[in-house]
Amino acid sequence: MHSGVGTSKSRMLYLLLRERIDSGVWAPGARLPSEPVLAQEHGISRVTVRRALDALEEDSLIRRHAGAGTFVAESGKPKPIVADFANLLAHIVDMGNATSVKLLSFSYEIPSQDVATELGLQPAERVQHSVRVRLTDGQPFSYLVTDVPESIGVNWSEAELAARPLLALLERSGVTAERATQSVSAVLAGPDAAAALQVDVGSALLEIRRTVYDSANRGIEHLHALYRPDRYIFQMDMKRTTRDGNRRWTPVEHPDRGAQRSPRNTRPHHRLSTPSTRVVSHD
Amino acid sequence: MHSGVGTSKSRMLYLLLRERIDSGVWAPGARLPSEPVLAQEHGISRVTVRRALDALEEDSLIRRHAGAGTFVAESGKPKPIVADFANLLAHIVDMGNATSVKLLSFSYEIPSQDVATELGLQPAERVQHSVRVRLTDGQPFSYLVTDVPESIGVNWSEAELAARPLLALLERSGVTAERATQSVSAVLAGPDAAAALQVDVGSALLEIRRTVYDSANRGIEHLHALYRPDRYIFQMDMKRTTRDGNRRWTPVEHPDRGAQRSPRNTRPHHRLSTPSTRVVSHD
DNA sequence: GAAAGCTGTCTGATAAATAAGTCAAGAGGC
DNA sequence: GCCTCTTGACTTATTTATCAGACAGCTTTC
Repeated sequence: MHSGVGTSKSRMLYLLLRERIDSGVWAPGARLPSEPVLAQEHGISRVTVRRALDALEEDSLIRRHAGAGTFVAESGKPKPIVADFANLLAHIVDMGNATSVKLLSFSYEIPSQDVATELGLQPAERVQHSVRVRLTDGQPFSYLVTDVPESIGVNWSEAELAARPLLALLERSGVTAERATQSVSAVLAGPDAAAALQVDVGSALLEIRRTVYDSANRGIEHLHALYRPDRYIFQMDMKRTTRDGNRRWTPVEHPDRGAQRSPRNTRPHHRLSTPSTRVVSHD
Repeated sequence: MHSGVGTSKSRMLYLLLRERIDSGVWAPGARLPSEPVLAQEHGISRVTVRRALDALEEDSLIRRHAGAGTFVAESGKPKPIVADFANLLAHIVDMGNATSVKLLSFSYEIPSQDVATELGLQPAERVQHSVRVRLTDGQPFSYLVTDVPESIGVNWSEAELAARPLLALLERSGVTAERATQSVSAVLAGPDAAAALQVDVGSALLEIRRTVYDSANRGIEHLHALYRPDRYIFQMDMKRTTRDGNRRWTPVEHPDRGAQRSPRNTRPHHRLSTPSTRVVSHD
């Protein structure tokens, strides 16, 4: 699991420098090594270095001044939304930020074998398959692919799916979500997700796969979600507790629960007191 | 946030096809479109298509038979470890799998500004900075960068850090981890992490940033961890509960708690009954 | 003001990726 | 057997990435 038609040198340097910048190794305002130095350090030519820097500049991660040097941009980047993981079915802010949904695809079809197994469907049973993008202030941040058994999905229309959260539609249809299991991973953006999320193909995306079951333990929804990590971050707070004699960690909810904007870039750990916000349950 | 010195066409196709394979769109055993068809579909030449297929074949994701066609490999890939997110400080199996640690770096230095802020350090206060790789059966799956305030870190040696979990060393030193806050994201592998985890630069990695605080609310550890998503997956089970009048989701622990091997590839949702396993707390 | 170092912008040469096409050999349907 | 479609292995041309320089203009330092 490690080939993959190699990445170009300029892109590799771009990735390396970007990591150093937004991981805080190079603080905002700091000066980068000069182009000749970078070239020599990595054994590449200056033209290639400049290609990488061009890309960083286009991302407004750096600022270049002829004669002076290249510097890490002061902030520029908008802060990502922080969603509490404990509340899990991720909550979105509406702290003045309008979140909207765009429905990209809607159809009834035979699910992939994995989804069928996950939902516990009959061999030829079909699902309502939909692809949606969620945006905040017009900026896409999540790419949601959902599969719902046809028998349940028929209870709402295409338009309703675009307007209301899926969970609300489910409950309105008489089924009650009782438990869910989900896994978190990371994937590279494919062409469709990249286009929908307005990122490059090959960008890193946070991936969540979730299956929701009703009280009769039947699968009622399967979600495959991809999130832009620069706009959306999952967070959990844990407390050390003692149970059954041994100490362990248990998740706690935020004091100011629900989602919020992070104070610092990709490191939204310390909390700032926020007035209570209205949260809505989404996928 | 969407430039980045573009990815080559062959790599783009490689990523696209790989996504379709391990997302289950193309089931194992299924036949891929022929090389000429793929070339025309994506508007690229057949040579380029073959480059992508070469890479997939090297990953043993596909099998090619001259005259017959190209097929999705039956399984090949080892299953990833599944770690329960609710138990959070991730637990590792020892279901016959030996997990070991390799210490790559160990030093005392001035932390990055982000880490200093996170830990609440004095301006010039130093930290014990370490980089470790965790392996199971000799296969690396996590890349751990930890920072501990120097005053605490002096309580153990380099050798001890390589041998025992950091949390155990912390508690032995008299400090008690009381609460932690962590965020989950996704990043592209940089050169160092890529080398340590034996993946390509530019692969997708699951990223966790965690700060642990003691009972006096002082930061005692900062962790920056990168996980190979093909070998390690985080999982959470949720239950719908009613509290304060409204229904919400709360995390539950697994019936057979602790980590385990997943039955199916990257979709480890349905559980298989496992005999109780011994788990150790790690970073 | 002079010097040193930096970015910006060129040049010309080389290496790699890609395109377009040909031909051979295996597999499967008829 | 025969036809068709497939992968495998070539060739040649074009485009793109990369290299190794050179030079001008700007900024900072001394």
